[in-house]
Amino acid sequence: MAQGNGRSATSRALDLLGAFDVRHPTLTLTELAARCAMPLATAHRLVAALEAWGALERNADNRYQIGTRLWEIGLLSPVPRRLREIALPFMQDLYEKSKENIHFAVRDGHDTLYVAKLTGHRAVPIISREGNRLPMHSTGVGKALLAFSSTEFIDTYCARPLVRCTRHTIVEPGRLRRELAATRDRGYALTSEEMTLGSCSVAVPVFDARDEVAASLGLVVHSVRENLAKYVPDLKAEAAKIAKVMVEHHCDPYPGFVHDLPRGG
Amino acid sequence: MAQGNGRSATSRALDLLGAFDVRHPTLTLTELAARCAMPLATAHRLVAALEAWGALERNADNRYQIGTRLWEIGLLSPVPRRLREIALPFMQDLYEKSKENIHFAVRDGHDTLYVAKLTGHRAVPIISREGNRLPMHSTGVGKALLAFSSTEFIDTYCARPLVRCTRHTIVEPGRLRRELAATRDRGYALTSEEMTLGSCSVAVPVFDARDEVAASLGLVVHSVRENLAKYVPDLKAEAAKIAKVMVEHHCDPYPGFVHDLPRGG
DNA sequence: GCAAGGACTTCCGTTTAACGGAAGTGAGTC
DNA sequence: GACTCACTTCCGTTAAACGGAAGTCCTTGC
Repeated sequence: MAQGNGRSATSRALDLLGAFDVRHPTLTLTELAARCAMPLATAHRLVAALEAWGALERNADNRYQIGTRLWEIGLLSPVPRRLREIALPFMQDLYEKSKENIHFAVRDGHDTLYVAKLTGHRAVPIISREGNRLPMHSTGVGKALLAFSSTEFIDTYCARPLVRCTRHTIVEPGRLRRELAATRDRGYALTSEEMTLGSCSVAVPVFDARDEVAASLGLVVHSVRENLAKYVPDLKAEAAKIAKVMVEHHCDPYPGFVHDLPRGG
Repeated sequence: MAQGNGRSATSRALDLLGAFDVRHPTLTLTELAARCAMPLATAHRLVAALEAWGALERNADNRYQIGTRLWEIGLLSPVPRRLREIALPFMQDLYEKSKENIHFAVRDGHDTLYVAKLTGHRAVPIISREGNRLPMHSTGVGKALLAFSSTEFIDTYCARPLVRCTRHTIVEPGRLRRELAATRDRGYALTSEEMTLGSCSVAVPVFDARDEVAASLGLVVHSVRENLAKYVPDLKAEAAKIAKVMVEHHCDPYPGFVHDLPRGG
Protein backbone atom coordinates (compact mmCIF):
# COMPACT_ATOMS: atom_id res chain seq x y z
CA MET A 1 0.00 0.00 0.00
CA ALA A 2 2.53 2.57 1.01
CA GLN A 3 -0.18 4.11 3.14
CA GLY A 4 2.35 4.94 5.83
CA ASN A 5 0.55 7.17 8.28
CA GLY A 6 1.95 10.48 7.23
CA ARG A 7 5.57 9.57 7.87
CA SER A 8 8.08 8.87 5.17
CA ALA A 9 9.95 5.60 5.07
CA THR A 10 13.17 7.46 5.86
CA SER A 11 11.80 9.24 8.89
CA ARG A 12 10.37 5.98 10.20
CA ALA A 13 13.73 4.27 9.82
CA LEU A 14 15.36 7.15 11.69
CA ASP A 15 12.70 6.92 14.39
CA LEU A 16 13.79 3.34 14.92
CA LEU A 17 17.33 4.55 15.57
CA GLY A 18 15.96 7.24 17.87
CA ALA A 19 14.22 4.57 19.94
CA PHE A 20 17.58 3.68 21.45
CA ASP A 21 18.85 5.72 24.38
CA VAL A 22 21.04 5.31 27.45
CA ARG A 23 18.29 3.53 29.32
CA HIS A 24 17.58 1.29 26.30
CA PRO A 25 20.85 0.45 24.57
CA THR A 26 19.39 -2.80 23.23
CA LEU A 27 15.81 -3.48 22.12
CA THR A 28 13.90 -6.42 20.69
CA LEU A 29 11.95 -6.06 17.47
CA THR A 30 8.68 -5.97 19.41
CA GLU A 31 9.99 -3.25 21.73
CA LEU A 32 11.21 -1.23 18.77
CA ALA A 33 7.84 -1.46 17.03
CA ALA A 34 6.05 -0.47 20.23
CA ARG A 35 8.35 2.46 20.99
CA CYS A 36 7.90 3.81 17.47
CA ALA A 37 4.19 3.03 17.35
CA MET A 38 4.45 1.13 14.10
CA PRO A 39 3.19 -2.29 13.02
CA LEU A 40 5.55 -5.16 13.68
CA ALA A 41 5.80 -6.04 9.99
CA THR A 42 6.84 -2.49 9.14
CA ALA A 43 9.42 -2.37 11.90
CA HIS A 44 10.69 -5.73 10.76
CA ARG A 45 11.25 -4.56 7.18
CA LEU A 46 12.89 -1.28 8.14
CA VAL A 47 15.08 -2.89 10.78
CA ALA A 48 16.30 -5.38 8.17
CA ALA A 49 17.42 -2.48 5.96
CA LEU A 50 19.15 -0.78 8.89
CA GLU A 51 20.88 -4.01 9.84
CA ALA A 52 21.98 -4.68 6.25
CA TRP A 53 23.70 -1.31 6.13
CA GLY A 54 25.27 -1.65 9.58
CA ALA A 55 23.25 0.97 11.43
CA LEU A 56 21.91 -1.76 13.69
CA GLU A 57 23.44 -5.03 14.83
CA ARG A 58 21.83 -8.06 16.33
CA ASN A 59 23.46 -9.50 19.40
CA ALA A 60 23.58 -13.04 20.75
CA ASP A 61 20.12 -12.90 22.36
CA ASN A 62 18.45 -11.55 19.24
CA ARG A 63 18.27 -8.02 20.58
CA TYR A 64 19.08 -5.10 18.33
CA GLN A 65 21.72 -2.54 19.20
CA ILE A 66 23.28 0.46 17.50
CA GLY A 67 25.90 -0.76 15.01
CA THR A 68 29.59 -0.01 15.03
CA ARG A 69 29.23 1.60 11.63
CA LEU A 70 26.89 4.22 13.04
CA TRP A 71 29.44 4.89 15.79
CA GLU A 72 32.08 5.50 13.13
CA ILE A 73 29.82 7.80 11.11
CA GLY A 74 28.70 9.67 14.22
CA LEU A 75 32.29 10.47 15.11
CA LEU A 76 32.52 12.46 11.88
CA SER A 77 30.11 15.04 13.29
CA PRO A 78 32.17 18.24 13.16
CA VAL A 79 30.82 19.97 16.22
CA PRO A 80 31.66 17.44 18.89
CA ARG A 81 34.80 16.44 17.00
CA ARG A 82 36.29 19.92 16.94
CA LEU A 83 35.30 20.69 20.48
CA ARG A 84 36.84 17.43 21.66
CA GLU A 85 40.03 17.98 19.71
CA ILE A 86 40.44 21.35 21.33
CA ALA A 87 39.34 20.51 24.86
CA LEU A 88 40.81 17.06 25.45
CA PRO A 89 44.51 17.98 25.72
CA PHE A 90 43.69 20.66 28.31
CA MET A 91 41.42 18.24 30.11
CA GLN A 92 44.31 15.81 30.16
CA ASP A 93 46.46 18.41 31.92
CA LEU A 94 43.68 18.94 34.42
CA TYR A 95 43.35 15.23 34.99
CA GLU A 96 47.03 14.88 35.69
CA LYS A 97 46.83 17.48 38.42
CA SER A 98 43.60 16.30 40.00
CA LYS A 99 43.21 12.59 39.08
CA GLU A 100 39.47 13.24 39.17
CA ASN A 101 36.69 12.95 36.57
CA ILE A 102 36.96 15.82 34.11
CA HIS A 103 33.96 16.95 32.06
CA PHE A 104 33.51 19.24 29.11
CA ALA A 105 29.91 20.04 28.21
CA VAL A 106 27.79 22.31 26.04
CA ARG A 107 24.15 23.28 26.24
CA ASP A 108 21.80 21.66 23.77
CA GLY A 109 18.16 22.59 24.13
CA HIS A 110 17.48 22.48 27.86
CA ASP A 111 20.08 19.81 28.54
CA THR A 112 23.71 19.58 29.44
CA LEU A 113 25.34 17.61 26.63
CA TYR A 114 28.56 15.89 27.70
CA VAL A 115 31.02 16.32 24.85
CA ALA A 116 34.13 14.91 26.48
CA LYS A 117 35.01 13.11 29.69
CA LEU A 118 38.24 11.87 31.16
CA THR A 119 38.36 9.37 33.92
CA GLY A 120 40.86 7.04 35.50
CA HIS A 121 41.08 4.42 38.17
CA ARG A 122 41.47 6.89 40.98
CA ALA A 123 38.37 8.88 40.03
CA VAL A 124 34.88 8.25 41.47
CA PRO A 125 32.69 6.16 39.18
CA ILE A 126 29.89 8.41 37.95
CA ILE A 127 26.95 8.24 35.58
CA SER A 128 28.01 10.86 33.07
CA ARG A 129 29.01 9.57 29.65
CA GLU A 130 30.16 11.19 26.48
CA GLY A 131 27.15 11.91 24.29
CA ASN A 132 24.85 11.84 27.28
CA ARG A 133 22.43 14.45 28.46
CA LEU A 134 21.75 15.42 32.04
CA PRO A 135 19.70 18.29 33.51
CA MET A 136 21.29 21.71 33.80
CA HIS A 137 20.20 22.43 37.36
CA SER A 138 21.62 19.32 38.98
CA THR A 139 25.11 19.14 37.49
CA GLY A 140 28.18 21.30 37.92
CA VAL A 141 28.82 21.82 34.20
CA GLY A 142 25.09 22.39 33.72
CA LYS A 143 24.90 25.09 36.39
CA ALA A 144 27.97 26.79 34.94
CA LEU A 145 26.26 26.87 31.52
CA LEU A 146 22.91 27.98 32.93
CA ALA A 147 24.19 30.66 35.31
CA PHE A 148 26.01 32.50 32.52
CA SER A 149 23.23 32.15 29.92
CA SER A 150 20.87 35.01 29.00
CA THR A 151 18.24 36.02 31.55
CA GLU A 152 15.54 35.01 29.05
CA PHE A 153 16.96 31.53 28.87
CA ILE A 154 17.19 31.27 32.66
CA ASP A 155 13.57 32.45 32.91
CA THR A 156 12.45 29.80 30.44
CA TYR A 157 14.48 27.15 32.21
CA CYS A 158 13.16 28.00 35.69
CA ALA A 159 9.58 28.08 34.40
CA ARG A 160 9.82 24.44 33.34
CA PRO A 161 9.47 21.65 35.89
CA LEU A 162 12.82 20.95 37.57
CA VAL A 163 13.47 17.23 37.77
CA ARG A 164 14.52 15.95 41.19
CA CYS A 165 17.52 13.62 40.97
CA THR A 166 18.35 13.25 44.66
CA ARG A 167 17.00 14.75 47.86
CA HIS A 168 19.62 17.51 47.45
CA THR A 169 18.54 18.60 43.95
CA ILE A 170 17.32 22.18 43.83
CA VAL A 171 13.80 21.95 42.42
CA GLU A 172 12.39 25.29 43.63
CA PRO A 173 12.69 27.96 40.89
CA GLY A 174 13.40 30.73 43.41
CA ARG A 175 16.16 28.81 45.12
CA LEU A 176 17.65 27.90 41.76
CA ARG A 177 17.70 31.57 40.72
CA ARG A 178 19.53 32.52 43.94
CA GLU A 179 21.94 29.65 43.40
CA LEU A 180 22.62 30.83 39.84
CA ALA A 181 23.18 34.40 41.05
CA ALA A 182 25.66 33.11 43.62
CA THR A 183 27.36 31.11 40.87
CA ARG A 184 27.75 34.22 38.72
CA ASP A 185 29.10 36.17 41.70
CA ARG A 186 31.75 33.69 42.64
CA GLY A 187 32.53 32.83 38.98
CA TYR A 188 32.15 29.07 39.29
CA ALA A 189 29.42 26.52 39.93
CA LEU A 190 29.21 23.98 42.73
CA THR A 191 26.98 20.99 43.34
CA SER A 192 26.73 18.83 46.38
CA GLU A 193 25.07 15.46 45.82
CA GLU A 194 22.47 17.14 43.60
CA MET A 195 22.83 14.70 40.73
CA THR A 196 24.07 11.58 42.54
CA LEU A 197 24.40 10.86 46.23
CA GLY A 198 28.05 10.72 47.12
CA SER A 199 29.32 13.04 44.38
CA CYS A 200 30.12 16.75 44.38
CA SER A 201 31.31 18.90 41.55
CA VAL A 202 32.81 22.22 40.59
CA ALA A 203 32.70 23.79 37.13
CA VAL A 204 33.58 26.98 35.28
CA PRO A 205 32.14 28.52 32.11
CA VAL A 206 34.06 28.71 28.82
CA PHE A 207 33.32 31.94 26.96
CA ASP A 208 33.33 32.56 23.22
CA ALA A 209 34.54 35.62 21.29
CA ARG A 210 31.32 37.48 22.07
CA ASP A 211 31.70 36.74 25.78
CA GLU A 212 28.76 34.40 25.75
CA VAL A 213 29.00 31.04 27.48
CA ALA A 214 29.84 28.42 24.86
CA ALA A 215 30.73 25.44 27.01
CA SER A 216 31.79 24.51 30.51
CA LEU A 217 34.58 22.60 32.14
CA GLY A 218 34.15 20.76 35.39
CA LEU A 219 35.36 18.12 37.75
CA VAL A 220 33.54 15.59 39.93
CA VAL A 221 34.83 14.20 43.22
CA HIS A 222 33.59 11.98 45.97
CA SER A 223 31.57 14.03 48.44
CA VAL A 224 33.65 13.37 51.52
CA ARG A 225 36.63 15.09 49.91
CA GLU A 226 38.02 18.43 50.97
CA ASN A 227 36.96 21.82 49.60
CA LEU A 228 36.32 22.06 45.91
CA ALA A 229 37.44 25.68 45.59
CA LYS A 230 41.04 24.61 45.43
CA TYR A 231 40.43 23.30 41.91
CA VAL A 232 39.03 26.61 40.66
CA PRO A 233 42.33 28.29 39.65
CA ASP A 234 43.34 25.32 37.50
CA LEU A 235 39.85 24.99 36.03
CA LYS A 236 39.80 28.70 35.17
CA ALA A 237 43.25 28.56 33.64
CA GLU A 238 42.42 25.61 31.41
CA ALA A 239 38.99 27.05 30.53
CA ALA A 240 40.72 30.24 29.38
CA LYS A 241 43.16 28.28 27.24
CA ILE A 242 40.31 26.28 25.69
CA ALA A 243 38.37 29.50 25.04
CA LYS A 244 41.39 31.01 23.34
CA VAL A 245 41.83 28.06 20.97
CA MET A 246 38.09 27.93 20.29
CA VAL A 247 38.08 31.58 19.29
CA GLU A 248 41.15 31.08 17.08
CA HIS A 249 39.41 28.17 15.36
CA HIS A 250 36.04 29.98 15.09
CA CYS A 251 34.25 27.45 17.23
CA ASP A 252 32.11 30.06 18.95
CA PRO A 253 28.36 29.79 18.87
CA TYR A 254 28.65 27.05 16.20
CA PRO A 255 25.67 27.74 13.92
CA GLY A 256 22.98 25.15 13.76
CA PHE A 257 24.26 23.34 16.78
CA VAL A 258 22.27 24.72 19.69
CA HIS A 259 18.82 24.35 18.20
CA ASP A 260 15.43 25.94 18.62
CA LEU A 261 16.23 28.05 21.61
CA PRO A 262 17.14 31.68 22.11
CA ARG A 263 20.77 32.14 22.97
CA GLY A 264 21.93 35.74 23.34
CA GLY A 265 23.74 36.96 26.41
CA MET B 1 6.87 6.95 -9.51
CA ALA B 2 8.66 5.07 -6.81
CA GLN B 3 10.72 3.43 -9.53
CA GLY B 4 13.82 3.62 -7.36
CA ASN B 5 16.48 1.60 -9.09
CA GLY B 6 16.40 -1.46 -6.95
CA ARG B 7 17.28 0.31 -3.72
CA SER B 8 14.81 1.00 -0.95
CA ALA B 9 14.26 4.52 0.28
CA THR B 10 15.82 3.56 3.60
CA SER B 11 18.98 2.13 2.11
CA ARG B 12 19.37 5.21 -0.09
CA ALA B 13 19.06 7.49 2.89
CA LEU B 14 21.69 5.41 4.68
CA ASP B 15 23.93 5.57 1.63
CA LEU B 16 23.81 9.35 1.92
CA LEU B 17 25.14 9.04 5.46
CA GLY B 18 27.77 6.62 4.24
CA ALA B 19 28.99 9.18 1.73
CA PHE B 20 30.70 11.04 4.57
CA ASP B 21 34.12 9.90 5.67
CA VAL B 22 37.28 11.32 7.21
CA ARG B 23 38.36 12.80 3.89
CA HIS B 24 34.88 14.24 3.32
CA PRO B 25 33.43 15.41 6.61
CA THR B 26 31.24 17.98 4.83
CA LEU B 27 29.55 17.67 1.43
CA THR B 28 27.27 19.82 -0.70
CA LEU B 29 23.99 18.46 -1.98
CA THR B 30 25.46 18.04 -5.46
CA GLU B 31 28.47 16.15 -4.11
CA LEU B 32 26.20 13.92 -2.05
CA ALA B 33 24.04 13.11 -5.06
CA ALA B 34 27.13 12.38 -7.17
CA ARG B 35 28.79 10.18 -4.53
CA CYS B 36 25.62 8.12 -4.11
CA ALA B 37 24.85 8.07 -7.84
CA MET B 38 21.34 9.34 -7.39
CA PRO B 39 19.39 12.17 -9.05
CA LEU B 40 19.69 15.54 -7.38
CA ALA B 41 15.97 15.73 -6.69
CA THR B 42 16.06 12.39 -4.89
CA ALA B 43 19.08 13.33 -2.84
CA HIS B 44 17.39 16.61 -2.00
CA ARG B 45 14.27 14.93 -0.67
CA LEU B 46 16.13 12.32 1.37
CA VAL B 47 18.61 14.82 2.74
CA ALA B 48 15.70 16.97 3.90
CA ALA B 49 14.34 14.03 5.89
CA LEU B 50 17.77 13.31 7.38
CA GLU B 51 18.20 16.95 8.30
CA ALA B 52 14.73 17.17 9.85
CA TRP B 53 15.57 14.30 12.15
CA GLY B 54 19.03 15.59 13.02
CA ALA B 55 21.13 12.99 11.24
CA LEU B 56 22.56 15.75 9.07
CA GLU B 57 23.15 19.41 9.76
CA ARG B 58 23.74 22.25 7.40
CA ASN B 59 26.60 24.56 8.21
CA ALA B 60 27.17 28.23 7.45
CA ASP B 61 28.30 27.66 3.84
CA ASN B 62 25.36 25.42 3.01
CA ARG B 63 27.39 22.25 3.24
CA TYR B 64 25.96 19.20 4.93
CA GLN B 65 27.70 17.47 7.80
CA ILE B 66 26.90 14.60 10.16
CA GLY B 67 24.58 15.87 12.87
CA THR B 68 25.22 15.96 16.59
CA ARG B 69 22.21 13.71 17.10
CA LEU B 70 23.86 10.96 15.08
CA TRP B 71 26.97 11.37 17.21
CA GLU B 72 24.87 10.86 20.32
CA ILE B 73 23.13 7.80 18.91
CA GLY B 74 26.39 6.34 17.64
CA LEU B 75 27.89 6.51 21.12
CA LEU B 76 25.21 4.05 22.24
CA SER B 77 26.82 1.32 20.15
CA PRO B 78 27.64 -1.33 22.77
CA VAL B 79 30.82 -2.73 21.26
CA PRO B 80 32.97 0.39 21.17
CA ARG B 81 31.30 1.68 24.32
CA ARG B 82 32.17 -1.34 26.42
CA LEU B 83 35.66 -1.64 25.03
CA ARG B 84 36.29 2.04 25.71
CA GLU B 85 34.90 1.84 29.22
CA ILE B 86 37.26 -1.00 29.98
CA ALA B 87 40.36 0.22 28.18
CA LEU B 88 40.37 3.95 28.88
CA PRO B 89 41.29 3.91 32.58
CA PHE B 90 44.27 1.65 31.84
CA MET B 91 45.22 3.81 28.89
CA GLN B 92 45.10 6.77 31.24
CA ASP B 93 47.63 5.07 33.51
CA LEU B 94 49.82 4.42 30.51
CA TYR B 95 49.53 8.03 29.40
CA GLU B 96 50.60 9.29 32.79
CA LYS B 97 53.77 7.23 32.62
CA SER B 98 54.64 7.98 29.01
CA LYS B 99 52.91 11.26 28.09
CA GLU B 100 52.69 9.86 24.58
CA ASN B 101 49.75 9.06 22.26
CA ILE B 102 48.01 5.92 23.46
CA HIS B 103 45.89 3.82 21.11
CA PHE B 104 43.46 0.98 21.59
CA ALA B 105 42.32 -0.74 18.41
CA VAL B 106 40.45 -3.77 17.13
CA ARG B 107 40.39 -5.45 13.76
CA ASP B 108 37.36 -4.85 11.58
CA GLY B 109 37.46 -6.45 8.16
CA HIS B 110 40.96 -5.81 6.87
CA ASP B 111 41.38 -2.56 8.78
CA THR B 112 42.64 -1.42 12.11
CA LEU B 113 39.71 0.32 13.77
CA TYR B 114 40.77 2.85 16.40
CA VAL B 115 38.41 2.44 19.34
CA ALA B 116 40.08 4.78 21.82
CA LYS B 117 42.91 7.27 21.81
CA LEU B 118 44.48 9.43 24.47
CA THR B 119 46.63 12.38 23.67
CA GLY B 120 47.98 15.44 25.41
CA HIS B 121 50.03 18.49 24.69
CA ARG B 122 53.35 16.73 25.06
CA ALA B 123 52.47 13.96 22.59
CA VAL B 124 53.27 14.09 18.86
CA PRO B 125 50.35 15.19 16.71
CA ILE B 126 49.27 12.20 14.63
CA ILE B 127 46.59 11.31 12.14
CA SER B 128 44.84 8.55 14.06
CA ARG B 129 41.38 9.39 15.34
CA GLU B 130 38.78 7.50 17.29
CA GLY B 131 36.44 5.75 14.87
CA ASN B 132 39.03 5.88 12.11
CA ARG B 133 40.44 3.06 10.07
CA LEU B 134 44.03 2.64 9.00
CA PRO B 135 45.81 -0.28 7.31
CA MET B 136 47.02 -3.17 9.46
CA HIS B 137 50.49 -3.44 7.94
CA SER B 138 51.56 0.16 8.47
CA THR B 139 50.52 0.82 12.06
CA GLY B 140 51.78 -0.53 15.36
CA VAL B 141 48.38 -1.56 16.68
CA GLY B 142 47.56 -3.02 13.26
CA LYS B 143 50.71 -5.15 13.15
CA ALA B 144 50.04 -6.39 16.67
CA LEU B 145 46.54 -7.46 15.59
CA LEU B 146 47.72 -8.99 12.34
CA ALA B 147 50.77 -10.84 13.66
CA PHE B 148 48.68 -12.73 16.22
CA SER B 149 45.73 -13.47 13.89
CA SER B 150 45.18 -16.89 12.30
CA THR B 151 47.53 -17.95 9.53
CA GLU B 152 44.57 -18.02 7.11
CA PHE B 153 43.82 -14.41 7.88
CA ILE B 154 47.47 -13.42 7.44
CA ASP B 155 47.50 -15.28 4.11
CA THR B 156 44.41 -13.44 2.94
CA TYR B 157 45.81 -10.14 4.11
CA CYS B 158 49.18 -10.58 2.43
CA ALA B 159 47.52 -11.67 -0.80
CA ARG B 160 45.73 -8.34 -1.09
CA PRO B 161 47.59 -5.26 -2.35
CA LEU B 162 49.48 -3.57 0.49
CA VAL B 163 48.96 0.18 0.40
CA ARG B 164 52.12 2.26 0.62
CA CYS B 165 51.78 5.11 3.13
CA THR B 166 55.38 6.32 3.25
CA ARG B 167 58.63 5.16 1.69
CA HIS B 168 59.15 3.03 4.81
CA THR B 169 55.87 1.11 4.54
CA ILE B 170 56.35 -2.62 4.04
CA VAL B 171 54.50 -3.42 0.83
CA GLU B 172 56.23 -6.70 -0.11
CA PRO B 173 54.18 -9.70 1.13
CA GLY B 174 57.30 -11.73 1.91
CA ARG B 175 58.89 -8.99 3.95
CA LEU B 176 55.60 -8.41 5.77
CA ARG B 177 55.41 -12.11 6.66
CA ARG B 178 58.96 -12.05 8.10
CA GLU B 179 58.11 -8.86 9.98
CA LEU B 180 54.99 -10.50 11.44
CA ALA B 181 56.99 -13.60 12.45
CA ALA B 182 59.51 -11.35 14.20
CA THR B 183 56.63 -9.57 15.91
CA ARG B 184 55.25 -12.86 17.22
CA ASP B 185 58.73 -13.90 18.41
CA ARG B 186 59.44 -10.77 20.37
CA GLY B 187 55.81 -10.44 21.54
CA TYR B 188 55.27 -6.88 20.43
CA ALA B 189 55.02 -4.89 17.20
CA LEU B 190 57.17 -1.99 16.07
CA THR B 191 56.81 0.51 13.26
CA SER B 192 59.29 3.10 12.13
CA GLU B 193 57.82 5.86 9.96
CA GLU B 194 55.70 3.28 8.14
CA MET B 195 52.44 5.19 8.50
CA THR B 196 53.68 8.76 8.83
CA LEU B 197 57.14 10.19 8.41
CA GLY B 198 58.43 11.28 11.77
CA SER B 199 56.43 8.82 13.86
CA CYS B 200 57.33 5.45 15.34
CA SER B 201 55.17 3.11 17.36
CA VAL B 202 55.15 0.08 19.58
CA ALA B 203 52.11 -2.09 20.33
CA VAL B 204 51.11 -5.30 22.09
CA PRO B 205 48.18 -7.66 21.49
CA VAL B 206 45.28 -8.04 23.94
CA PHE B 207 44.07 -11.64 24.11
CA ASP B 208 40.59 -12.93 24.86
CA ALA B 209 39.53 -15.95 26.92
CA ARG B 210 40.28 -18.29 24.01
CA ASP B 211 43.78 -16.80 23.64
CA GLU B 212 42.90 -15.20 20.35
CA VAL B 213 43.86 -11.62 19.69
CA ALA B 214 40.87 -9.40 20.45
CA ALA B 215 42.42 -5.96 20.40
CA SER B 216 45.73 -4.20 20.68
CA LEU B 217 47.26 -1.47 22.75
CA GLY B 218 49.97 0.80 21.45
CA LEU B 219 51.85 4.03 21.75
CA VAL B 220 53.19 6.47 19.16
CA VAL B 221 56.25 8.70 19.61
CA HIS B 222 58.30 11.07 17.55
CA SER B 223 60.86 9.10 15.58
CA VAL B 224 63.96 10.75 16.98
CA ARG B 225 63.14 9.45 20.43
CA GLU B 226 65.05 6.73 22.20
CA ASN B 227 64.31 3.00 22.01
CA LEU B 228 60.69 1.96 22.07
CA ALA B 229 61.30 -1.32 23.87
CA LYS B 230 61.37 0.46 27.20
CA TYR B 231 57.60 0.92 26.95
CA VAL B 232 56.91 -2.78 26.42
CA PRO B 233 56.71 -3.88 30.09
CA ASP B 234 54.12 -1.19 30.86
CA LEU B 235 52.19 -1.92 27.66
CA LYS B 236 52.14 -5.63 28.44
CA ALA B 237 51.07 -5.05 32.02
CA GLU B 238 48.17 -2.80 31.03
CA ALA B 239 47.19 -5.08 28.13
CA ALA B 240 46.99 -7.98 30.56
CA LYS B 241 44.79 -5.97 32.92
CA ILE B 242 42.51 -4.95 30.05
CA ALA B 243 42.32 -8.57 28.86
CA LYS B 244 41.37 -9.69 32.37
CA VAL B 245 38.50 -7.20 32.63
CA MET B 246 37.36 -8.01 29.09
CA VAL B 247 37.16 -11.70 29.93
CA GLU B 248 35.30 -10.96 33.16
CA HIS B 249 32.79 -8.86 31.22
CA HIS B 250 32.49 -11.38 28.36
CA CYS B 251 33.80 -8.93 25.80
CA ASP B 252 35.75 -11.60 23.95
CA PRO B 253 35.12 -12.20 20.27
CA TYR B 254 32.02 -9.93 20.45
CA PRO B 255 29.57 -11.65 18.11
CA GLY B 256 28.54 -9.76 15.03
CA PHE B 257 31.26 -7.21 15.45
CA VAL B 258 34.08 -8.41 13.29
CA HIS B 259 32.16 -9.05 10.11
CA ASP B 260 32.48 -11.19 7.03
CA LEU B 261 35.94 -12.53 7.71
CA PRO B 262 37.27 -15.73 9.18
CA ARG B 263 38.65 -15.23 12.65
CA GLY B 264 39.93 -18.34 14.37
CA GLY B 265 43.41 -18.58 15.80
C1' DG C 1 23.84 46.23 -15.15
C1' DC C 2 22.98 42.18 -17.35
C1' DA C 3 23.85 37.69 -19.01
C1' DA C 4 25.74 33.25 -18.05
C1' DG C 5 26.71 29.58 -15.03
C1' DG C 6 26.12 26.86 -11.12
C1' DA C 7 23.76 25.08 -7.08
C1' DC C 8 19.77 24.43 -4.97
C1' DT C 9 14.54 24.00 -4.75
C1' DT C 10 9.86 22.95 -6.21
C1' DC C 11 6.40 20.82 -9.13
C1' DC C 12 3.81 17.02 -10.59
C1' DG C 13 2.27 12.79 -13.39
C1' DT C 14 3.68 7.98 -13.25
C1' DT C 15 4.22 3.76 -11.12
C1' DT C 16 6.35 0.65 -8.14
C1' DA C 17 7.89 -0.54 -3.91
C1' DA C 18 6.38 0.30 0.87
C1' DC C 19 2.58 -0.86 3.69
C1' DG C 20 0.55 -3.85 7.23
C1' DG C 21 -3.16 -7.45 8.20
C1' DA C 22 -3.02 -12.01 8.46
C1' DA C 23 -1.14 -16.37 8.35
C1' DG C 24 3.02 -19.14 9.30
C1' DT C 25 7.05 -20.67 12.04
C1' DG C 26 9.46 -21.99 15.99
C1' DA C 27 11.25 -21.76 20.63
C1' DG C 28 9.87 -21.96 25.38
C1' DT C 29 6.42 -23.26 29.10
C1' DC C 30 3.18 -25.84 31.63
C1' DG D 1 0.27 -31.68 23.21
C1' DA D 2 -1.84 -27.35 23.70
C1' DC D 3 -0.73 -22.60 24.69
C1' DT D 4 1.99 -18.37 24.56
C1' DC D 5 4.92 -15.16 22.77
C1' DA D 6 8.30 -13.29 19.48
C1' DC D 7 9.64 -13.19 15.15
C1' DT D 8 9.17 -13.96 9.97
C1' DT D 9 6.92 -14.26 5.50
C1' DC D 10 3.20 -13.49 2.19
C1' DC D 11 0.67 -10.65 -0.81
C1' DG D 12 -3.06 -7.40 -2.68
C1' DT D 13 -3.71 -2.44 -2.29
C1' DT D 14 -2.46 2.13 -2.96
C1' DA D 15 -0.30 6.22 -1.51
C1' DA D 16 4.19 7.82 -1.28
C1' DA D 17 8.68 7.86 -3.52
C1' DC D 18 10.62 8.81 -7.87
C1' DG D 19 13.08 12.02 -10.93
C1' DG D 20 12.74 14.93 -15.30
C1' DA D 21 11.99 19.43 -15.98
C1' DA D 22 11.15 23.98 -14.87
C1' DG D 23 11.96 27.63 -11.51
C1' DT D 24 14.66 30.34 -8.13
C1' DC D 25 18.58 32.47 -6.32
C1' DC D 26 23.08 33.01 -5.90
C1' DT D 27 27.80 34.33 -7.68
C1' DT D 28 30.93 35.62 -11.41
C1' DG D 29 32.49 37.99 -15.49
C1' DC D 30 32.25 41.42 -18.83
